[in-house]
Amino acid sequence: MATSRRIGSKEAESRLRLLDAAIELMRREGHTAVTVRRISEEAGLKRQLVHYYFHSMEDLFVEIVRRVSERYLERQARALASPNPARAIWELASNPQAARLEIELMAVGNRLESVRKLMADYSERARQLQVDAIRSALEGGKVVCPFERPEAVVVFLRGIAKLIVMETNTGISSGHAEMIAEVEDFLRGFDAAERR
Amino acid sequence: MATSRRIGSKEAESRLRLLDAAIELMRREGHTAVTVRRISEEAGLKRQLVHYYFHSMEDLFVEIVRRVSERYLERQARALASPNPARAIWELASNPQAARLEIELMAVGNRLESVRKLMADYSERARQLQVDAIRSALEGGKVVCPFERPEAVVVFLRGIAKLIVMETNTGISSGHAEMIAEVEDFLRGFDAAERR
DNA sequence: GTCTATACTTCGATAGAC
DNA sequence: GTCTATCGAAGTATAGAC
Repeated sequence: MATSRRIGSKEAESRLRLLDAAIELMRREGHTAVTVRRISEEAGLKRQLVHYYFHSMEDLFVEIVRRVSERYLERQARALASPNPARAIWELASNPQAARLEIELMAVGNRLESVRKLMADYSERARQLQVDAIRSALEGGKVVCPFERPEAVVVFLRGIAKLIVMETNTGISSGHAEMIAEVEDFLRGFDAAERR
Repeated sequence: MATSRRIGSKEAESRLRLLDAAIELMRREGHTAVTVRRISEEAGLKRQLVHYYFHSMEDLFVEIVRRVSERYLERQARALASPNPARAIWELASNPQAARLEIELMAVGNRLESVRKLMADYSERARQLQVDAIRSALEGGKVVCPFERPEAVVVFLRGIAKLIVMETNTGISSGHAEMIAEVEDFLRGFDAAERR
C-alpha cells in the first residue's frame, strides 16, 4: 500500500488532469470504473503517472473528495449570497449530476474510512454556511416560514430536494409534482425578504 | 457473459444461502466486496456454485434487488396497517442498515441498467401503497396535516428521514435534532386519527 | 516529471468429471 | 447439484532508466 515512494507536487498539471479524469469517470460510469488504467486512458497519460501522483487508490479517492468539495463550497458561497437563500439551497441540492456523484462517493465512503470522514467534515462546513444564510433571512423579519429554527429549514429543503433528484435519476416520479408544489409555496414565503 | 450454461432452480437452498451471503457482504463492505469468491467464502460453498445459480454478476445483482425488495414490501405492508401510517413511513425510512444497502444498490444501478430499472419498479409499487395509506388517514377526517395531498406527506416524510439517516451514517449531525422536533409535531397530527 | 518493464493478485467465466 | 481444473483479462503497485 502506501510506501515511501516519491510523490509529485500538488500543482502539477498532469495531476489535475488525472483527478478530473477520475471524477468524470466516476460521474459517467460509477466508482468501479475508476481504475488506474481507465483514469490514465481518459486523461491521455501513461498509467504509471497515477502511481506517481497518488500513493494509493484510497489516496486518490480522498483527493477527489477534496477537489469536488472545494468546488462545491465556492459554488454554494456564490449561490447563498442571492436574494433568496432558501431557493438557492433548494436548487443547489437539486443538481442531478451532483447527486449521482454523491451516491458514488458515499459508496466509496462505506468502505474507506478516510473518505467517509473527509466527506463528513466538508458537509458540516457547508451545512453551517447554509444555516447561517437562512438564519439571516429569518432574522430580517420579512419572511414567512412555518419553521422557527433555521436548521429545520435547511434539512427540510435539502432532504426533499435530494430524495426527488435521486429518485428521478433512478426513474421514479410518483409524488414529486405534489411535493414540489408545496415547496414552491414554501419558497415564496422567502421571496418576501427580497431586497428591491 | 450470459451463455447457454445450465442454471439451478430458484428454490434451491444453496442459491438462497449465496444470495443472503451476497446481501450481507454488500451491507458490511459495499458492493465492490461482492465478488464470486467472497460470496462463496461467506456462504461456505464452492465458488463454482455461484456461476451455477447465476448467469453473471449482473444477474446476481438483479436477484439481490428482487429479494431485498420483496422482503421490504412485506415489512412495509405490516407497518402501514398500524394506527399511525405516517409514523410507520417515517420509521421505515429511518433504518440505517437499509439506507446503507440502498446506497450500494443505487451505485450498482448507476452502471447496470437492469438493476436500476427493477429498483424503480419496486419503489413505485411501494410508493403507491404508502400514498394509499396516507390518503385513507387523511380521508378519515380526524387528522391534522399541513399538506393537502397524500403524495406530499409521503415525499416529505421519506425525504427528511432518508437525508437524516444517510447523513448520520456518514457522520453528519448538524440540524437533525431541530428538524426531528418539527417532524414529531407533524406526526402527532396523525395520532388524532388513532382508533382507540 | 515521465517513461518501460514487470511482479503479483484477484477477477469472472467455462469445460467437463462425478 | 456439486466438484476439480484452468483460462484470460484486469486490477494495484514497484523498480529503475531517462
